[in-house]
Amino acid sequence: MRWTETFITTQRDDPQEAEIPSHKLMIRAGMIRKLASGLYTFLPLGLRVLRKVEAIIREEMNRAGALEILMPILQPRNLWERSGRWEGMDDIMLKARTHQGRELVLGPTHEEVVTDLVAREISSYKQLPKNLYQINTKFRDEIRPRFGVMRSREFIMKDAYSFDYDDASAERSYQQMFDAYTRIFERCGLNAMAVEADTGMMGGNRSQEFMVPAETGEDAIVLCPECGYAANVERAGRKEEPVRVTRTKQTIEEIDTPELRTVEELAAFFQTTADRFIKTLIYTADGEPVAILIRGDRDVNESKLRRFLGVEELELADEETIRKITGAPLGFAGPVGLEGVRIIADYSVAHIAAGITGANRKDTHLINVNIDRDCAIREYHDLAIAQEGDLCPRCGLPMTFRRGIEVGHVFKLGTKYSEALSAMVKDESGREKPAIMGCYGIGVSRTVAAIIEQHHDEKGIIWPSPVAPYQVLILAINPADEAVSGAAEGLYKELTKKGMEVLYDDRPVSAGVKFNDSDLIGISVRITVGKKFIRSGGVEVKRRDSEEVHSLPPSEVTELVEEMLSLI
RNA sequence: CGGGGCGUAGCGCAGUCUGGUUAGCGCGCCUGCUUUGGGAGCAGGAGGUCGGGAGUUCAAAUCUCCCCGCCCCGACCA
Repeated sequence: MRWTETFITTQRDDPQEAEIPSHKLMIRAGMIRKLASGLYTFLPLGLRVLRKVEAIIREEMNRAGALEILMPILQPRNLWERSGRWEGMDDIMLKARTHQGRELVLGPTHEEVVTDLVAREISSYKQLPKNLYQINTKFRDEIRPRFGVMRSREFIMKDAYSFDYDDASAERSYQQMFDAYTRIFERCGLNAMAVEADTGMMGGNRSQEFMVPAETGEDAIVLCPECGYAANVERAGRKEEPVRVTRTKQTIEEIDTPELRTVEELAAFFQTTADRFIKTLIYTADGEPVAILIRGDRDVNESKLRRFLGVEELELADEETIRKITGAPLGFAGPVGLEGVRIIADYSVAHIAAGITGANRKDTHLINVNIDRDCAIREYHDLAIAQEGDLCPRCGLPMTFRRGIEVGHVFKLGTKYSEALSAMVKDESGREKPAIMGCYGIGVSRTVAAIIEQHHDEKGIIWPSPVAPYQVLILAINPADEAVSGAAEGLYKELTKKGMEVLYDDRPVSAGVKFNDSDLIGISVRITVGKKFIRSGGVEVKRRDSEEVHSLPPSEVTELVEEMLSLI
């Protein structure tokens, strides 16, 4: 492709709206343009990369035995009512309505559609296992779209769904997808890692996310450098620290704390630190109130709590409920004498000696509280968000934190959807059983952004060759000079004939502009034809990821470029 | 939804506090000439309902009110 015949508009300045490198570079390199918040057009250069990633995904999915299909984006409301997610996913679903008033959902995901399909078409265990996938646009009404295509309202996703008849087979399907994902991200040049994850709205038994470590990632990953335990912070467990505490012998005292509600305010008032406080939070779990005790310097991990309680709906109780349970307004709840509500304590409170806590009376707190002496706590559990230095739940050594970008997520769904949507198969004995499902997603457009996050420098993108929009860039310094353009044209034709994807920068602009654009769009191999060629007959070949320049006659270029591309 | 910021030419910005000729700068764009190894030079040129509406005023990019859009943090979320 000649630069003058394609549509690559680069920008010199960072766009004002972009914050992270991939977003800035995708705009500057002319890969994407914004239509509105969270909505982007892919321009030719960006689309080429997207297609490369898709091609890798297709190859690996097909190799793993998955079958490509294409499902509708618009889905009937009825299907979502049957799965029970019409309510639960209400806030992220974009909806449409036909002239007749029929309600449709712009698919945020496709479990319902694919399970319904399988329910209709498959009836015997002999037809299983099956794994169906598609690469399609998904719609999610994100509360806050951000970072360009990293989190947008409309995005390209590869989603696969496996159906098996027994646990062993389901486990194999899961493992096959896990392995395929590992290969896909590797081929995209990504250093990705699998971490334990929360199943969230998808439900199911177990899930793992594929994370690309990046400072700009939206997720926090907890890692154990010793045993390799890795988990999303939403999921991460922790081992309790064995701490010896000295109980106070002093008795509980009531202290006036007018209008002091938060731990910070109280810590300042008592001139002490947050870890002396027993924080008492009242939640409503599927309509039932529950009191959670946690040390003042810790936060409740609501995913853990939801999982522990086995409930769907979990939110902090409203003021009225708090008043009813504690007899006090918001900010003065405490475990001493608290009755008529289930109390669950995070392990962190077990160590507090002479603690401070709410007195269940307005403007009053208690001091000298010994949790074992003064409160009747029957349930202790790990309910806290993991923090730097917490101990690994597997090996007990301190864990570290990293940030990451979630590019893929694999789930063991069990029979949640197959039961709801009657995807039943007969086993050998003729009995009907729900199919065992797994689902597997890759954010394709997000993967493109993640690749840039991991592969760029101050000048621009540095594509791994398998996903580069073109493999080779030919840069003619002064194409008006016939010797230069002749040699460049010759190379362009020769390399193209060899099957390489070549972009030929034939623009009549100054050398600096071309060099800078070349670095910006990040094509793996650059061939420069300029006055050195006129002088000495040599052209220059350089990899984007290296400073080394090879000078050689045009006749030797093809071989060197082929060799280089095989290495990048 | 709460907090903060922004909206002036395609892009990046100044001007707004303290109202006052014809709204500026850099880059980009168009024409011509000269240039061509890391964002060229000279000359000429085009391009703006200053996000929108209402108001105050002799006078509004600038002050007031309402609305819209965009970005960041939080809440939330694959």
